[in-house]
Amino acid sequence: MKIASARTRIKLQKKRATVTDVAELAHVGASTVSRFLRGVPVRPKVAERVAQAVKALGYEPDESARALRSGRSRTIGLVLPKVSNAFFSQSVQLMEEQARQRGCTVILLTHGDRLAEQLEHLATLRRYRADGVILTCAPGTTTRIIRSVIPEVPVVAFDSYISSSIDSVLLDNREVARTATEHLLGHGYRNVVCVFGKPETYSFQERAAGYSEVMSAQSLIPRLLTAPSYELLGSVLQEVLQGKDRPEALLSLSDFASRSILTVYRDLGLKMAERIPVLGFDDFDFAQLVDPPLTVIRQPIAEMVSNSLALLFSRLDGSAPKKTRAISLTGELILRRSCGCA
Amino acid sequence: MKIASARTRIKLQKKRATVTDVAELAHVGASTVSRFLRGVPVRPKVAERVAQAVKALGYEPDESARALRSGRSRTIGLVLPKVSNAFFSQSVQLMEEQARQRGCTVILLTHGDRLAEQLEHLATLRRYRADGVILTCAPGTTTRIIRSVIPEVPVVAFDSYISSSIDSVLLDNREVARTATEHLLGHGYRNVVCVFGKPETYSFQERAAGYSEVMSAQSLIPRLLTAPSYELLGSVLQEVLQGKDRPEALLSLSDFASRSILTVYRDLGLKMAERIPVLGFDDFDFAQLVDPPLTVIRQPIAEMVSNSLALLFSRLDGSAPKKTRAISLTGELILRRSCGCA
DNA sequence: CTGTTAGCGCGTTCAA
DNA sequence: TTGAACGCGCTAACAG
Repeated sequence: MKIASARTRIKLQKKRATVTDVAELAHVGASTVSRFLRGVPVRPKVAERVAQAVKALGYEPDESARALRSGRSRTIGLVLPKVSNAFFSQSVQLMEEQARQRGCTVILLTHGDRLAEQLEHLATLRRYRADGVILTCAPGTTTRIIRSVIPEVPVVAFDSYISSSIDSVLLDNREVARTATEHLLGHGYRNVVCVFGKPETYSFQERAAGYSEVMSAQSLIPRLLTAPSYELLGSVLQEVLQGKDRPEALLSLSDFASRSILTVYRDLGLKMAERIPVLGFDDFDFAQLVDPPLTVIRQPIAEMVSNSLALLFSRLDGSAPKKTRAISLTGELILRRSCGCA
Repeated sequence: MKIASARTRIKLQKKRATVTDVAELAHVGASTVSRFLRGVPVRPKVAERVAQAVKALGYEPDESARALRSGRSRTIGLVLPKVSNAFFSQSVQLMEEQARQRGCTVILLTHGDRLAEQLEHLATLRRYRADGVILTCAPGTTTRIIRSVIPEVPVVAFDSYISSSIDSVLLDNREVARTATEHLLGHGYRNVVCVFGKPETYSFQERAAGYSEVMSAQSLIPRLLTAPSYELLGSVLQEVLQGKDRPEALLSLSDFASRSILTVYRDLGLKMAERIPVLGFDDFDFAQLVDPPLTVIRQPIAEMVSNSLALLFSRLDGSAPKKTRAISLTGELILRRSCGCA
């Protein structure tokens, strides 16, 4: 029975081949097969026999068994609020490609900025023995919360900041918001209003802070326009635009907010000339096709992603310095017409 | 040593708790813990003890071990060309949420329309023992190819069609393209050109076929404008728009193509009045904010996703009829100004 | 460089 | 209903 199993299985196609089957067919020990598959040197002759047996049986190693035995699942968790916007969908795409290049597959989990769901996800990743986690965290996240769920798994905060004891990669939000604000002020606008959704979001808070700093430094009063949802932001915006203290320019902190602004312009039937100048964050596909073409801060998404994974993997293979790192990358101001340029 | 292990582990935090630890602490057998966790009836008193022990130890079942033992990983694979466009990013988002609702996590893999990479991904999913696969396939995919890599895993083709022996869910591409074309002809345009990228893509072929049918039926000559890349499509388009046989209207088969068209309009400096009417596929975020607001076919993404998962899970729990199914859902024509309406 | 042994954590037999 | 024993497929630790 046992000796025949390898061949029997091929014919019956009942079960998947195992290392043992391969070992039998190649007349070697199971661990030799294992070694060969993991790239540990084996004698050339043996290697070839094993390779043939693998092909003959259509053998694929079982990652569950591997993970169980070795403790590493070759999997990383990607935990985000959502994927359906320009920034995150690009991030996800790049994360997946680069993780794969490093031999890991991605488990994707979205939490919609709900802390409880995020915790569920972290627990899920622990169950799946994820080797590491890239996390864009929900408001309210703390190191303690994370560590109580996944004590031993390396975590890198992406586009968010948790504490000095967790690695993070983000846009240099405050600084780039200062640049953006200064650019608007440079056009001569003084009544500049800062528009964004989700006031609890870390990145928005930082950007708003940068904006406020510059405004205050110029003895101008910062005005923050925020709402928790798309529709609400729209109606608040509409009021402000129709009110008496009409802004001279708008600083939009996300593609989301930019969309609200443009929607209001359209709903109000504003002609090009009547549209208040805008400078926005995120250089999404259609930023240059809307009216007027949007001047934006472009985030260095590819760099953010590769830095995040480099950081994470340096933890995984233990090559990292013990000190946690907070990498902040600078954005690029893409000048188009909406801010009043040319 | 053994008896003390449960408590020792809590203090040392060296290792994760296992069923055995929980069993010891609750003074029951390991299999009772296993049963409790999977919802198999247990005596109430015992249940409570186990529940407390689980909480006290911060126990989470190990999915690798579960998968190894039971053969089911509670994981599904999502294999797509990319995630960074409106259609796919929304699809991914919904897939993840709904898969999670059904107790599965999602392994995300992108192939960029490269057949070889797609095959790698299917092999990867087999290694991870994925319970099922949602696949938007690369050009050239056949049932045989798929089955040679993952013989025993249920596959549902999403937004693509492989053969009558693999379940699929798609837009009623041909029919909805007919509707779109007829709408344009209804405006009186006769020289209608169909624009799209990636001519090998199944959906585009179907849409183009629907377009061609309607054109031919009206004794009009179908004109297909295609290119493998964004830039190329743009330059081809530019030539055609400046040529002598200028189209009277454009049928764009994807958000991608729509973007090319609008970019060319902009690059050519065309005023609103000079812009050739367009009807496009995909109702992306900014479709109503560009100039002119885009008339589009909106795909029923949510329905497509829920149907795909329903189909897949019916295979998983064996409740499905043996016959494969091809579910085709109809799109919605969203009238805006770009087609010449109002 | 190789084969043998043991056990990762769980679910599934079987008896009781 | 419960517990003990076994083994899923693999790799780490040994001995050769």
